[in-house]
Amino acid sequence: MFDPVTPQVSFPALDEEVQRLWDERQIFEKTVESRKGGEPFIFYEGPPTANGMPHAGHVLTRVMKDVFLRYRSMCGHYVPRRAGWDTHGLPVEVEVEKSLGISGRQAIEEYGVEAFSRQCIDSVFRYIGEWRKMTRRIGFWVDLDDAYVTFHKSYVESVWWALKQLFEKGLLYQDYKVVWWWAQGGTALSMGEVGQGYKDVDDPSVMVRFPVKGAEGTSFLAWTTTPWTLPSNIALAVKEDATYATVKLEDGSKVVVAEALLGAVIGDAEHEVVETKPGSAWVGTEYEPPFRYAEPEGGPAHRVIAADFVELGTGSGLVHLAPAFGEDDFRVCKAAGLGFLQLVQPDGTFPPEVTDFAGRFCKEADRDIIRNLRQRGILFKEEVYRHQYPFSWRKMSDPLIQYARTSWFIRTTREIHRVQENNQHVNWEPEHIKDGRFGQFLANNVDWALSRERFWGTPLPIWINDETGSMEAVGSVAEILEKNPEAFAHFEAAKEADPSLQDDLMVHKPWIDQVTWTKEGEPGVYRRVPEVIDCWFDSGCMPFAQWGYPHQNQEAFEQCFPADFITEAVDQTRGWFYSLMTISTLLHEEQPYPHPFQNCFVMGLLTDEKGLKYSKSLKNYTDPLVLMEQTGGDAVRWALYSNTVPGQNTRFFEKAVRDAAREFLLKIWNVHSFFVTYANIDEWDPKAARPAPAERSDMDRWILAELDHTVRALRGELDAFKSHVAVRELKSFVDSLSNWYVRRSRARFWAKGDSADKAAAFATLYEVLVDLTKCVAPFIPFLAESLFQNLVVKHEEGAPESVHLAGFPAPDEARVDDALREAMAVVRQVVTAGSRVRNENKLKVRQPLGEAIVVVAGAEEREAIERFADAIREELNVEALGFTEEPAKYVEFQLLPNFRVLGPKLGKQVPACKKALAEADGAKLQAELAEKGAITVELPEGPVELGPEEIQIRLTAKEGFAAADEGGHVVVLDTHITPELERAGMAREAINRIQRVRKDRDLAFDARIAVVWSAEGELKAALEEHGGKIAEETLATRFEAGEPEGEVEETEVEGAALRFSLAVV
RNA sequence: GGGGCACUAGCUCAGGUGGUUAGAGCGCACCCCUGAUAAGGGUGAGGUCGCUAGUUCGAGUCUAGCGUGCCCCA
Repeated sequence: MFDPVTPQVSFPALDEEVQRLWDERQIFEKTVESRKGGEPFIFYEGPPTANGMPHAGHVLTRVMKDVFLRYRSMCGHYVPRRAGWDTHGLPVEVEVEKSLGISGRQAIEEYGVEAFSRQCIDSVFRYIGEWRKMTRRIGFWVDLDDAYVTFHKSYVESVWWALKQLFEKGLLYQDYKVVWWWAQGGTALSMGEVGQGYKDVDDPSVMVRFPVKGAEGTSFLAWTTTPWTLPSNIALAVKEDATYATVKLEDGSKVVVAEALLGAVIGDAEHEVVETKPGSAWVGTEYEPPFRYAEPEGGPAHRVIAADFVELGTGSGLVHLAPAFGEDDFRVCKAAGLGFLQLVQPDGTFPPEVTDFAGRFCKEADRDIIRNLRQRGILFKEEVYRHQYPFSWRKMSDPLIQYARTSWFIRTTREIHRVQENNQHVNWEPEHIKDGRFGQFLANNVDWALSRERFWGTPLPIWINDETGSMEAVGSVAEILEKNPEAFAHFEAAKEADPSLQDDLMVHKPWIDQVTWTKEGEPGVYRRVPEVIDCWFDSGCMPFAQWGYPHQNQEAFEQCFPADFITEAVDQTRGWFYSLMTISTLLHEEQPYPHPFQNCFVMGLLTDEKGLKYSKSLKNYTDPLVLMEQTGGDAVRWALYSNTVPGQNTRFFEKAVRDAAREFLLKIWNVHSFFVTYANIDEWDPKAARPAPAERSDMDRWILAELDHTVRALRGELDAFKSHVAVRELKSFVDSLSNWYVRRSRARFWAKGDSADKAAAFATLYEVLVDLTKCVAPFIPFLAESLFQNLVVKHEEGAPESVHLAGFPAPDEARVDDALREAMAVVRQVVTAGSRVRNENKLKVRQPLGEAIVVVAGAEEREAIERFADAIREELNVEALGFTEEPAKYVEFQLLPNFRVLGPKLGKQVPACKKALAEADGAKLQAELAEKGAITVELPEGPVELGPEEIQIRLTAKEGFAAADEGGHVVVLDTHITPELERAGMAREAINRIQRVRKDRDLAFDARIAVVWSAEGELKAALEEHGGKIAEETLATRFEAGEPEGEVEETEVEGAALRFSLAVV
């Protein structure tokens, strides 16, 4: 016996039950352990940060990982799965700052860096409970208990090792980088933070005379909106291909300005254009800067260069450049090999050497600087303009400034060609990522700005001798101890005082900053640089750092490198995908490409109903846990699989989850429920001998052939990481099973006795359900488990104790029957056409008709259709199924070229051929083709002989018949209703009325009844004639004419009164 | 400003390598079934495949330009 199954299933409750089973029997662990001998399938988990609540996007990444891992596991692969947590970075610090109500470097230092670091550790696990719950609830099997954590000492040491490699290869260097700087807070802000702080302000816009050297009385008119950067001027930029005019003004002085802006700059004032020349002609010209408080370092200065960003919309066409205070400025000045001058201190004030404005906050000095320029007569024009300018989101009165800071860089540009080569070997899904988004990103590579002037991150392991300036990089704590055994004495002491101080913190700020050493025979002390590193570098080190490699677990690393498979959303192209591949390429030079991952499945982003990205602040998503509680984990999973396409954004909302349950889960459940109901009634035993497939009916062999086809397709798609196509195969199969096989086979299951046909039906449906269960297990693991327990585990000794320990179904040659599949497809088309004829002619299915005539184009089709004549007759409720000898009576034959075949053969003659076929007598040609196997058509360039493969015949129903066509077949219905048919129809109506009462009275579906009825005329005749049939259909042991007694049902059939009584016997 | 991706039915989305009647689900309308039944099924209406050129015997599919949206980067 199978456990009884109610059609009213609660999927959330089912999930719970299955989860309990998995826990009790440690199924996940067993799915990994039991395949240890198998070929490994290596997966890397991209570590999330658990400092926020997970949303549906996170659920998507988890279920996508899961489906491929479960699938590979069922295919016999050894699939270890280690979780990971990303724990460093600015977002973590910002969260902590918010919760502490502090902000800025100074505030953190006052709060205490150690305490701050501890807060960060708490913060990154604040929502770990929710993450674990979500992970478990959605059925993502991953080892959370053995997760790697990026702040752990062993992890940090691995990252150090990597950095040391890069340092020794000469790939780590220091340079300036212009950042958005919050001077009062003493920190750089990320783009995300800068974006939060824009507001409209009025700023000065000035034009200043820069006297041209060697041309007395001539000045460049340069434009700037940041007068405070003028003391740090290095160059003026012109647009190379623009025309510049030298203009003589009323006072006799001459100025150089872009010709296109002449009107805007000079206005109506009297002037005379002395000469014009292109910007390129001015390049290299030297000038006198407005201020000369200090001399630039590192190169020449005060000359004209060309720059691509100079525009002729506003200003003068000459732009003042101060590389210390502008990213573009820095880039072009560096490219031109010019020097550098930074006359603003990190706190935003002018240094002492800027004597006129020393100590003043730079932006506030703008007005005084302008006054100074005016007094000296070099201010040409002053305006005020309103624009958006960023302020600190923490303190909206503090304006940010662009400010060059020294940073550490990885010279990725030197090795990027190798990364590009590596990329070419990766299998991306979707493929366009390779040369599109990712490839383009690599092509535009700039050196990786690695360092961050922050607190909570992997410390940059570079120590500099404070006297000699020599540098050393270290790759582990042990290396440090070799240099100075006492290096961590301060940490040990602190730990003694406070045992809660975890060892992981010894490699973090503030402790690591106290680590120093000296070297024999060398003056000075080695002190660490203050920076920590970009947390993307951390996660990119994960292939080896998760093992603490190379300091430990060398074997584990080697076995798990490279990964066969990773998957994250498209936003990781510039994040994790880049850091993984770049670091791996730089470090593992000997590795064959691709590494460290071979297949990368890139998901699109999930958006809300309006197409907007999920965001915490908009709250535009339902908590995924709520969805799962409502409809179940499998419904959420299936909704995600069936609605998302690799690389493509998807609007995702609650409705998709409900639809998933209804469209797919419930269909499977209903088939299961149907099977169990009748198997139990019949006491059908899965252990009993089953008929060989050859002895089963066509219907049985058809669904087995469909199953096999589905299995093959599924394997192919899943092997190629095409989950969205695999989903289609499954949907289509489940539809075939539920809407055709089961529907057409129902009567076989409730047939009396022990017929061979019934045995075949049970055997087939059972086998199909068992294999289907395995096929869907990677997608909807809970439901699959529940079915598998009931269908298999309960009955089969030695069966795997979980569907997830079973093997994924393999192709089965014995089940293959493509001819049968094609035949059934035609049969279903015939039924569709016939149904349409009934619908169009308002012939309800209850009214039997005499005959359906099928018109087919070939003999094979006729054979295919005849094979399932019974099914078609039942579906269409006709007494006979016929084929006409005079097709031309009912249909038009339209002959068309088979374009795919004839296109290459005929080329330009295709349209002529089409025309010739269309104009010819289709019926005649068709007959000729059937008879001779070929026809000849006359084309302008001569006659052409066409074989059957080169022609497609299209049948359409002629007007005036009850007929319809579908897929090239035409079905004609004989609509003449004889008195006999009318009576048969009445009998069907009577059955309908009685069944309705059975249902109204809620009778058990196998209850036997006695019916006494009363009617007159044709109806009476019909009931008498078909009494036996009616009794059979309604499970009536008595069906008699007479006077109804007791509760009398009064109804009508085709206008005639029908009264009957119904009693359970 | 640069790059990427998309634009197909009222809605959400599929549509290798070009092949002439463009599909599904939901929704809607009509109908059926009543022994999977607070389920199930059938049929239908609904589409200038964003726009404009081009390549081709043939373009939703290839090319170019344009428009709109989203993402990433400046």
